[in-house]
Amino acid sequence: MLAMALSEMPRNAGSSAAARAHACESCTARSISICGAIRAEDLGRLAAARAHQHVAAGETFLHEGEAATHFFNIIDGAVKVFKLMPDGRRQITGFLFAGDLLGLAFNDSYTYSAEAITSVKICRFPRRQLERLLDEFPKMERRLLAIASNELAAAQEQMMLLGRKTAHERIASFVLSLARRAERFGGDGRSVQLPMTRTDIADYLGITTETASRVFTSLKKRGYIELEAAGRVHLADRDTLEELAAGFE
Amino acid sequence: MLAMALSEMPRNAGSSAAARAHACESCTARSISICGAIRAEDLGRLAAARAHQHVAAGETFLHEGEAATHFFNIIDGAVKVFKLMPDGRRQITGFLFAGDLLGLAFNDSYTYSAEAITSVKICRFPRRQLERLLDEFPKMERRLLAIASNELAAAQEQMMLLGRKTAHERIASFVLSLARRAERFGGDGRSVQLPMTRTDIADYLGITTETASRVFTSLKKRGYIELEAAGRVHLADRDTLEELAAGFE
DNA sequence: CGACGGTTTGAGTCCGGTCAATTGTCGTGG
DNA sequence: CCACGACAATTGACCGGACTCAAACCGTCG
Repeated sequence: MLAMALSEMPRNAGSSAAARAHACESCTARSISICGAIRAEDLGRLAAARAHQHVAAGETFLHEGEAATHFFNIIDGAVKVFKLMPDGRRQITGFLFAGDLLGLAFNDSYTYSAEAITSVKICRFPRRQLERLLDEFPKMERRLLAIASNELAAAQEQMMLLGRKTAHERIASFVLSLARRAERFGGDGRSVQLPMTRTDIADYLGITTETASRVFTSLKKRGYIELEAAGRVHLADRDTLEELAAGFE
Repeated sequence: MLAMALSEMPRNAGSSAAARAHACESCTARSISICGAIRAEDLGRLAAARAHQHVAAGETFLHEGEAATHFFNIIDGAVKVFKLMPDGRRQITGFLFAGDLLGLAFNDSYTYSAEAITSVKICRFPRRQLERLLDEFPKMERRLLAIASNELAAAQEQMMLLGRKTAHERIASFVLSLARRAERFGGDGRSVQLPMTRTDIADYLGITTETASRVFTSLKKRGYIELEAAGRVHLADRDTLEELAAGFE
């Protein structure tokens, strides 16, 4: 089961394909991530089958256990992917943003749920369509494999975080990973937008809301970050944050 | 970066390819996992490039950060894959056994290290060879994609464990996952072999050696498991273990 | 303005970590 | 065969970082 941040791709992987023009004009430029791997005129079949969809903030549009009939391309907004335990404990396994793929599974049913954080625009494709497409365009398959490979490396990094890092190191790692992502999309990396709540962040980092909040204040008091309005975080001392995140005590 | 337990594959995925005879006769039957995806006569090229290798227990044969020049097929023995922090904290991201693939990366360098737990027999291939092969045999690529997809689902399950489960739930989940694996290879699922140390188990589950040990004794006292000789664990009350692992309190 | 959801802060608790000592296991060699 | 050493596992006493429970605070929106 793949729920992947296409944007996590390094620049070198599949860049030639991504650089090519694409025909998915009604999706934003970011959907080049999926469309770039196949030729424009061949995209017709996929385009014909796709359906655009709006999801309101807070709505769960993909449920763990349900039949995996479609896969999605996030066009705009922020999404959280999570798993639940019977007593309500939640682990968020990833945040997805514009350009990311979701639900690309080779299982019969989804192994996680997905909920819109902000209002979200998504592009939905039937899974069967994708499989037929993969047969015809091996380039796309190679690209997906590279993406999955990168996702797996990111997952292992997250295991390191969840298994061994302190609360301070987790928050520092989290803020920095968002900063790096922003940089790849032209941001200056000096400040980050946090569209998700403290509870979401906590459930992603394996801590509680209270601890997340306390650590943010602690990092602010130490002068590493500044908490601006509307969920923006300014990285005042990025070098120290990097050291903290990496575990240099 | 892929380090994957091929044996984690569900029966349905790529079964037709796996069922076919293969030419990798000097690797054990389990290496069918990788060889099964391409035709026997076409395997010659890979076979010519491969090199068998013996690794002694305790030896680290793959180092995080080194150039990713090869990928490996574990033929026999047990391997741990891990990441280290500067101060020595360790997170084991997976245990690999006979038939599993390792080091299938699309990055320039490995993002983790691998150490032999027992004496290990591995089959080493140059990465370039693989990439050429993928071009010619899309079936193999599809198979790898399915494998990666499954690995990703397993990684998310592990995130749930590391982020939200109690020590008891972690140990129960761990023992059960090994039991399920043993069942897939013809075991009766009533008892499991643990080739790794308590410290390895702890570093895999995000706890300490002492806690791992305490929980094992606790589960024994409750009558859920029995600790036999030579690292064997008997699952005395599997149903309760399943409930514990899933988080029904 | 008041209601509501999210955030912050405080006080007290506890699970799992730390430190330390003991016991068990196994291979080696006298 | 047993003594020895090295390492793994267990057990105990204590500690502390993160959790729990609870209250106050804040921004937004009807």
